[in-house]
Amino acid sequence: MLRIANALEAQLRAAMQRAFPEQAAAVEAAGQRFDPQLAPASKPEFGDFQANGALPLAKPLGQAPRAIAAAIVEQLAGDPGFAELCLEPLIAGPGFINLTLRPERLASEVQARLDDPRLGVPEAGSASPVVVDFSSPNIAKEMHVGHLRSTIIGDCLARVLEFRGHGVLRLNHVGDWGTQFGMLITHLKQVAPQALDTADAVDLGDLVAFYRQAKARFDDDEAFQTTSRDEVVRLQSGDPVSLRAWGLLCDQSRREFQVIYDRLDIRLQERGESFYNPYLADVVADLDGSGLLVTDDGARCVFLEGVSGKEGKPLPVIVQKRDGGFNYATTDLAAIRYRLASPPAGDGARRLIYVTDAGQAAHFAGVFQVARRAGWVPAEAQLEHVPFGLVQGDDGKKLKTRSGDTVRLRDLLDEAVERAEADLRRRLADEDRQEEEAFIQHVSTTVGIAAVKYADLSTNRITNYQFSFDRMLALSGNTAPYLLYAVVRIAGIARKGGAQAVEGGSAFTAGEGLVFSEPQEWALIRELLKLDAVIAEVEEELLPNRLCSYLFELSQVFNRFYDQVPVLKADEPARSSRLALCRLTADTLKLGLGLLGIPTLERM
RNA sequence: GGGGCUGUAGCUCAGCCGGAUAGAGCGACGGUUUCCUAAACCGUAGGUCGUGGGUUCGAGUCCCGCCAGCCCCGCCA
Repeated sequence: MLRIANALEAQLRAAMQRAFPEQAAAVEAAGQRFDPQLAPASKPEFGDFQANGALPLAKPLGQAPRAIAAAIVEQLAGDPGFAELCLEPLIAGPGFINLTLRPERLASEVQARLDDPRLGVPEAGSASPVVVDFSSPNIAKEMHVGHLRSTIIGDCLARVLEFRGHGVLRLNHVGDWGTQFGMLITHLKQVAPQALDTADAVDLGDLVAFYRQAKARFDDDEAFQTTSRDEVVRLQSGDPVSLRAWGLLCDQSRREFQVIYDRLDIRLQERGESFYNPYLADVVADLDGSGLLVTDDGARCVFLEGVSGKEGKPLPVIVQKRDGGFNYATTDLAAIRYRLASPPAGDGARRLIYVTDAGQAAHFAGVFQVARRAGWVPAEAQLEHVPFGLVQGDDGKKLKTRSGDTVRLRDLLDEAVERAEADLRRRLADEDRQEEEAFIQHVSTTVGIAAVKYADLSTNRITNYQFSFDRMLALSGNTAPYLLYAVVRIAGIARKGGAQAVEGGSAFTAGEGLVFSEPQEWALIRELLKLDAVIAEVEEELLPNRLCSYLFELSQVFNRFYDQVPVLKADEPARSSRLALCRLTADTLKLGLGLLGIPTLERM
């Protein structure tokens, strides 16, 4: 309904200008325009939209706000375009103008969406790609809860942007470079040298253990620290032995990551920190050339403007360590430069989205500032850190296993699927239903993974997120199972609705004259038509929970409709019209859930 | 010490550019099944929006102070 909203806004503004020409001239002289303050109606009884623009005019015009509203409404009455869209406007409260769309307009909007694979969401062709940087686990470690949110949120944002027609580079900025590697290789040389020249000589679990040992040694053994740092320098300067060892470790981890990504149906292009190695020296040279670089205590850094640390001293971003090595800030700067640079020397992107935890906010603010001051960021480019909060357990503390370890992602997904399966089997037994084993596995997997994803996406990402299997797998409430069930109900109607195939939605005929009468039908229609605005909002604000809320509300409205209005037993033309609504609801839920990375089911 | 985020119903959370009587879900309590999957639906109860000021026609939302929790603050990422 974005198109209608835009039309209404223009009509309202024109009406305001006609009603108050002198004030309009003054406003325009100041380089501004009247703002009708058009918004969706805050309650259904107020209609479809409300315009609040009369209220702020009360003071400058010296008139009562309701009188101003009345004058605007009077002008609207003379606009045939408006009359075509809306019923008679109503003035309410202190001076709100409530607008209700003509039922036939709503019906024709529904009609238009029935044959539209994009369901009314416009395609924004964009010249330059958007980078979504997400997931980013570390080589030689297993993926754990810490990677959950970035992976799921990043994938969802990428899907939304792709659907909107943007070219999206889904980049996995894996930790495959840096001090940690020096540590690990040094340690392996001493305790398990075979791991450094033979593929899969040790399994990943062992590698993780070695990593832990290496980290422990690094933390309290100065000699080991020095050797490790030397090893990093060797690696970064291309020593063949180090490189081979590094390559083997990466391959092994990569295969392991892929298992998780396959389970989650997530597509990613790996471009780890090592990719930027050839560009690091240039970054430092470039910063030096633009006079931003300062050597402080042996380290080369850029001091930030407007950010002071201890004792009021400006905070530095260190780009080259005292030992000559580069660090993550250097890599991130190189990445920004590369992503913004024109092809073939770069990606030519104009929007960079970083999905990482909120703890890195200061780091990204610093790095973004340096990139801007270095002149690498074109005026129209957007650099966005998309932060998210911690995953917490029921106790409100960082999620851990009972023994206090970090929770591995594969274990977490396993448990979700196992619980979904146990639930399903219990229900089958209760209902005396018989199902194939393959059906049980498919439903359990789909529901379990969907529950994990949806629970994460449905809360505002900025706040910490309290992880709970019981809540996410609940069959009612704002959960994946509830939404999946709504789709299943519609699929049930389609199955019983006749011999028509379900594929392509052809079970329901689009029909010419849609006829609606029940309030539940109108409520469903109004909800269905909000999709385009919701997608636009997610694209702009990068908040997947807005899409979740919408899908949940749509499911609720549908369930009310389903409960209170017969579909298959209705007489024509209501039957076809209701079938059309069912089809559009199913398509909308499938599309929306698809954008969340969640596949739907026909039966469950 | 400096900076950031958070604080809304018993619990988990929404709340869009400042807009009408602050909304969901769960849990609690009460109801609904001859009918397309009841994994549903309907209803009731439940609030000093952390706190004190300020801005204005209007503040959960913006500004300032304070309190509480979490996170970050030079050579880890």
